[in-house]
Amino acid sequence: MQPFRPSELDERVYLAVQQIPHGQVATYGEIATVVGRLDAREVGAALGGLAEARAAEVPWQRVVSREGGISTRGLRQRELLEAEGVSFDEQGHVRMARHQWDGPSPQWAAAHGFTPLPERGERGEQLSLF
DNA sequence: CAGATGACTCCCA
DNA sequence: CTGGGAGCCATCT
Repeated sequence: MQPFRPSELDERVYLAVQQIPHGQVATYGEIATVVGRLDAREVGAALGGLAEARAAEVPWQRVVSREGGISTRGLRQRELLEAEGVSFDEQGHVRMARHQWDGPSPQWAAAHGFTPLPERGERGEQLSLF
């Protein structure tokens, strides 16, 4: 095996992930779009190679699959998320309607050369959904 | 350069 | 909901 050297692109992924607010989650696809020039799978690979030490500064647990699915390797991702207030449904998926991130602020994105997320229709967050 | 791979996503049955 | 298959893009063999 090899030590895994984070590439420039991986570093960009980590930077984007660090923008996800506490208590919210983003999908692999969202991160890929924000960073640009890579797809969801590469985001997964970047996080997969995250070293223990590094994991402390990069909130990898806030990145989930499009359906809100988590952990593929018995990592205690759910535990970490619940600790910051993220709720799950009966199926073990994150309640995306409540916690999905809206992407970086346009100012931050512009300042760092990232791409803000396209309009995601009004997710009014009326928390009313039963 | 070709082939395999993966913490993904989308579509159809 | 489950399962299979194609598409995707950077890396590694």
